[in-house]
Amino acid sequence: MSTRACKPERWGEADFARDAQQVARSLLGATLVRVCDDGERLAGTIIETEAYLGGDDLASHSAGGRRTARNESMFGPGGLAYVYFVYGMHHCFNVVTGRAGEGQAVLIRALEPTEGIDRMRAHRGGRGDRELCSGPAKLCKALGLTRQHDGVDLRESSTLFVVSGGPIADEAVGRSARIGVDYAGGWAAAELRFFVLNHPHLSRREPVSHA
DNA sequence: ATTTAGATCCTCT
DNA sequence: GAGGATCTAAATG
Repeated sequence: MSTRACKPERWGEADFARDAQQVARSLLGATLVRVCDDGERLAGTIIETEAYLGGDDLASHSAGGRRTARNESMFGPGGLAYVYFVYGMHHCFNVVTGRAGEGQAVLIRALEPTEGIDRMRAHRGGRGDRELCSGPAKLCKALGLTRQHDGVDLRESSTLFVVSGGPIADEAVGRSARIGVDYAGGWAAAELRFFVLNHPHLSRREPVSHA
């Protein structure tokens, strides 16, 4: 409580326009806010992200610049939401980054719930706090994010946006390969996953490291 | 604690 | 027709 590094400010144009890797790192410590139809605020601190590059990143839905109805918003300007549906039952939330046409985005993989926890718990079948948002599909369920939110402009929307927080020091940040992209050839090993070290709400417990 | 399989359906080839 | 940027419950050591 002694340190309040920067006053909370809404993320705008310039923040989202950076490349996916910078945004993925900078989002750690920021807050994702979703305002429900009845006005209740659901929010959490972002603690785990993954950068998906444009161009030839084979792990990315935008690989090879192939635009489809599904990934169209990924080719929009930085600041749009990209929400997709997978495995016949799950949604995942991304923040589009860079400039229009590049196809870069950052997947939000885990949050530490901070507001509207009771509502989140209801959405998640009454699970414990560490199970609410500790995974990309879990947090979508907890916040009520669906395909309906695909393409929403986080720079202007009053119901879905990002507020600055942190910052998280470099010493507290870990990196690893992205999860679940083994099919992506050489890109599977790229360390494009960013997370807050030793955080209890991560999607996976990190291995105990020792000197 | 770790591993395995099943759920389930939209999207693209 | 095939295959997911996943999660959960159930089985197993």
